[in-house]
Amino acid sequence: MTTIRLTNTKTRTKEDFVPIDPTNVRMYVCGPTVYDRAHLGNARPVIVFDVLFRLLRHVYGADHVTYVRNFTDVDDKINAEAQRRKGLGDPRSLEELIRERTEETIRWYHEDMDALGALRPTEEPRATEWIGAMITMTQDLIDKGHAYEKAGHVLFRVRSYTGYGKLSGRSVDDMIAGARVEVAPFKEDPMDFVLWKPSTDDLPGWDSPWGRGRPGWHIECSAMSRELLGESFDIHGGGIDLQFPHHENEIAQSMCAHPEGGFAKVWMHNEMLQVEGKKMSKSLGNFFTVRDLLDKEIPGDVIRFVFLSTHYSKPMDWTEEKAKAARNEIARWVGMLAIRHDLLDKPLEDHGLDNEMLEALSDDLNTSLAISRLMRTARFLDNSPEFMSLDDRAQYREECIFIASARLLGFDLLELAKKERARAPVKDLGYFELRLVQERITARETGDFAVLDALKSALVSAGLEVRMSKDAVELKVTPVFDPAKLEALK
RNA sequence: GGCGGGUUGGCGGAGAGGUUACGCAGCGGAUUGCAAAUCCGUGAAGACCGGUUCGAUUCCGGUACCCGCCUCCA
Repeated sequence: MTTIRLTNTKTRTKEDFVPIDPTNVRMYVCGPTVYDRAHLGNARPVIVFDVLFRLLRHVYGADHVTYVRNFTDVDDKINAEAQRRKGLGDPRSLEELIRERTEETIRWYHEDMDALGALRPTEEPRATEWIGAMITMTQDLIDKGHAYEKAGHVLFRVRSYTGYGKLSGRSVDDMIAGARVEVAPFKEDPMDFVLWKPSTDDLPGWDSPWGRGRPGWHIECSAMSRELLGESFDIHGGGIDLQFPHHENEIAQSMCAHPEGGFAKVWMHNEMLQVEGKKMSKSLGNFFTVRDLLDKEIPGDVIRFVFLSTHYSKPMDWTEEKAKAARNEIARWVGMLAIRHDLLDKPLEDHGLDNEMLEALSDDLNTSLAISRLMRTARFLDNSPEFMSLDDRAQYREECIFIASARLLGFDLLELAKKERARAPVKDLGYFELRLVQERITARETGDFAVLDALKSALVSAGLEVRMSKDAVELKVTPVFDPAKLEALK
């Protein structure tokens, strides 16, 4: 069996991954706060952990991996948006407006992440569906002396957990020296954070032993992971920005509530996204969503390709340049497969995976190296002498391996190739190919190539690629193909 | 101020203590009426300063610069 190695933020080393239970490998990843469209940075953990999900499914079996990613639908920003709509004169109740806002945001999120080729997690719990579990956990922490109630708030007593700060490599004293923590009068210690806070009448709230209120952000993930994955599970993932304080707080809550559980064994953090060398932010004017890119006709596969070209542990720079290069490479893969009808018209046979690619992926998700293996294979498949010297059966085998390997990275090349083929009016292309052959014969006889060249450039301007070799003529559809222009040439 | 990440050839981006990354661009060649595409080949690197070593871009220390987190902005 393939051994997966992962860099564990908790130990700061690359470790062999050994599941607690190989028949149920469990992973939790912090999901989005659903107040607006996902921006490009949100896509990075989604893609990174999607690849890990696929890899785990490949190694342990599709039915033996549980992947939980939450939706945070209790949040000030959601409330603010709902109140804004209310302020604009919407007659519906705040609850209805909030519900509408979160529903539509979750729908968008699914659309956008689907477009990136990300599999849906096994479970996508919403915070509002697990308030009871959060209240129970909060009460448990109070009972065990790790939390206290003050002024309608319940706060976690950070000093009561000696392991606090280990994940992010900070000491409590250092953080206080930083002196940027909010010092609320009801806190015993400046580092203490909120587990439960009171709600005003015009905000969503739930009844609790401490009055009507709502959960703090951190307790949501602790409670939901406990409910769906148990007190100990294999992998906890998220962006490096969440390492502190969110993940630190999750650990404190879960370890104090269930000391025997151990919580997540492996912690993984993806580095941040940048845009043209800068952090993406509204103030810099380089802020955009996944949907913005999709609308600009940058397909999800291209976005995925760019993301996977950089190892998850490094900052990744999104540039137009990279998107262009990714588009070309994928077009090459798809174009190469689209003309192999025998391949597209029957179910793919299982001939395994490219071992070098699998090895790269298993080595701490080296997607960059994995992609370069695929590129090398694509070159091999694309008319290289060694490939052409194989018999049909052997060629087919190699193609199956390539497609299956790309699929492990989340590229469905078969589907893309079918779409590509569907775009091409096969009969028309055959007709023009024949005409090119005939014109060339004529031109060679007369020595006048003007008519031939005119036809060729007309086809190019219709968005076709003209490939003429000594003994063959081939037309290929490019992304700018325009059927109307082709029709006009008849 | 504290903590973390980065710095590789023209560009993007990996691995490995000594032996080709890979891709794009460039250059040369094959093919072609020309071109495109494809194929074959090829030059080019390791921020800086020390240390360890027979040997470091790869390990250790320091410096510089860039980025992020510490503020419920992923």
